[in-house]
Amino acid sequence: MQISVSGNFSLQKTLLCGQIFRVFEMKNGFIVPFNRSFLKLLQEKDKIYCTSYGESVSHGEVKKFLGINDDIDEINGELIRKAAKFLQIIQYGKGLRIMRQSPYETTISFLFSMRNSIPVIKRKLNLLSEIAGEGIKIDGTMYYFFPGSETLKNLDAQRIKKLQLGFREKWFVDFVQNYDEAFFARILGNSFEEKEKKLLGIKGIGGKVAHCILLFSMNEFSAFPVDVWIKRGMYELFDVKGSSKEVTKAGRRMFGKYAGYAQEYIFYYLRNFLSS
DNA sequence: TGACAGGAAAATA
DNA sequence: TATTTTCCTGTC
Repeated sequence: MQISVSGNFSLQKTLLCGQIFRVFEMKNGFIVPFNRSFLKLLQEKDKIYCTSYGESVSHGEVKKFLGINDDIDEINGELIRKAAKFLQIIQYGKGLRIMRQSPYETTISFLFSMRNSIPVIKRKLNLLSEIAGEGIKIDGTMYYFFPGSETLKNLDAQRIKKLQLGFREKWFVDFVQNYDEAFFARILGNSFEEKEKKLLGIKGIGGKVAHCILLFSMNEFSAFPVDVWIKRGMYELFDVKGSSKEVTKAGRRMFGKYAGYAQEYIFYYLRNFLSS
């Protein structure tokens, strides 16, 4: 399958800007899980070459998954109108898009993420997929689908222990026992505040993680997750300081309906050009 | 080898 | 209500 994109889409930035954990970097291109399939993706200029393995995936689904349909000129224009500084910030992150991931998987991913580094989170998510999920062989290597709620509900304690989640384990167990994909499908149509409230009701999920889930998997582009990097960025770039909650509020107020994109641009800018 | 990492909950004040 | 402490593991 071949997808045409504008000159201002970057597969690399989209997949590596920190929003998705389970990305396998290959010599040329990437392998990324999507539902019950894996996508092998490669970008050459304004073309994305996509091969799917497992259940068939449509052209439209891939575009939606990668955020290719987003009107990026409108988004960038809006951010620059809100704060002229984005003219500069966007230059660095130019081409990244917010993906549309599965809320169920995203929630578990960010439950694992707290006080953990990206390599560790990746390893634990891959291990979970491996011990619980089914896999498929691509070019001689096994890749495992992320397990669904039916599988995770029945995961025995011994296997869960193998994940070595530490203090996160009780929250993971509580989550898989009490929530499933249908829960997210039910609240998808709710207001931002309603969804945020429902997510905060899940044990182990606070403001930062709730906003990550809203932004990366629930079509809420005004979500504004604040971690230590964003806190630093908001202070250095916009002179905003305060608690995470306060910075989230300030970011949403300052950047409006695309605050989530603003957050990703700031994050990308910081991680790549101000890291010291 | 001890501090600390892309948080949240419980305890304390 | 605001601040501090604790939580398990991996990494350097």
